[in-house]
Amino acid sequence: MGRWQPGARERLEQAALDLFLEQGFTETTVPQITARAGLTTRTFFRHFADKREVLFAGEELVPERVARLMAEAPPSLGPMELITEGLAPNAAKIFAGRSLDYLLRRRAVIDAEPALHERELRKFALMSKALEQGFRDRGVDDLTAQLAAEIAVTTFRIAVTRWLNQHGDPDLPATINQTLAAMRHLTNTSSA
Amino acid sequence: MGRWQPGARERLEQAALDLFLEQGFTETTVPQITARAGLTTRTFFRHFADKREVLFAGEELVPERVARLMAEAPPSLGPMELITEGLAPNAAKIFAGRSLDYLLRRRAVIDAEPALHERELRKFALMSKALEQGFRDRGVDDLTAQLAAEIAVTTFRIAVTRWLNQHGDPDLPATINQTLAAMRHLTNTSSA
DNA sequence: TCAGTAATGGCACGTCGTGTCATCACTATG
DNA sequence: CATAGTGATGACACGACGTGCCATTACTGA
Repeated sequence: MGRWQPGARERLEQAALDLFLEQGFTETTVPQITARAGLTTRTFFRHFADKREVLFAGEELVPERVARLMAEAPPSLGPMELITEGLAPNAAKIFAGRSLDYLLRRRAVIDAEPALHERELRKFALMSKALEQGFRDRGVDDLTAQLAAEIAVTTFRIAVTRWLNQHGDPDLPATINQTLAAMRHLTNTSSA
Repeated sequence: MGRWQPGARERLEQAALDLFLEQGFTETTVPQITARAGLTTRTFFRHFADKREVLFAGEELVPERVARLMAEAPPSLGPMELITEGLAPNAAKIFAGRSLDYLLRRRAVIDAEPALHERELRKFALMSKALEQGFRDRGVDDLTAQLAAEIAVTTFRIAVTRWLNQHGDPDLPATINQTLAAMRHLTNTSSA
């Protein structure tokens, strides 16, 4: 691998996040980001497919990690059991290497820009697809696999939001288990 | 209101959908759409915020309709009861005036273009926000309101997908109730 | 020393989306 | 019938986004 100044990708991510916080996502141009990172515009688009993607780098390898974790789980576990037992202890791995401060700053930027929220929803959708395939590989029927995947991702997403809103006060696994408990309570209330 | 050739918005929607099917979303330019509709490029962006929005017009008034329906429901119903009893009979109203053929063609275009999938996810997120507020207005606590809203939207989304995949064979309310039954069965399986 | 590879720089280009002003069609009022 | 007002459209310029293409630079291995 060739080397100029190492860490071009990381410099671009840092410069972009800072500028987005300083002056907003729309008001920040790609040339501004690359200038701060000491690179050129063309290089930015070699590292990230588009301007939004600079905040979601590395998430493309989440699906395979999800698939591996699900394949390693005991085959006896049903889909809801797998979520209850596996979600909390493994969820934090997604944010490995990302500080709470970084996550909070990133959250502020995404919440301020609908276009970034769109991209985030797509990332969750990809995660859901990976979970769905994992459930199917465990012998779960299509509809149940899809529902279980959506429930897992929804629980994860809501728990992360609440966790960040509380500045990480109860840790993420605890928040996930609280959210799961509320989900069980809600869906177990009798109907009509 | 001034009038030239009436139905400019509808002509643009029709021309856009046709062109997206013929040559793809990315390959279709806005000038091509407006030329087929007998208008100019600038006029397109007066009717739709961006190129994607031409496939999602009119959905911005869904939230208020959702809020009204939820306010009219008996206050005694809990959130899960409201979903079970209210989702199926009211869900079809969202597609009022849209033929099954239109929905299928629209589905094909969206499925072929990730950028359009992103926009669709955002629309569902807005629907979820409206449902969440509706639950809170009925006295439901924040977390439960959020979970119930997500469950309702997820069920609706999965049911619509299945319904369209079967070319509308069982009608939408029946498909929704089947999906809801599967959801209840999944979440009621004991854990650990 | 020289060839090969990988990341970057530089440039042209099409498309998107917006700001601005002029123009056209219709309406209301006298 | 005349005239002013209103709302939709046309026309143009412009900045930003994102891509294709080729040259250049730095590192690697023979």
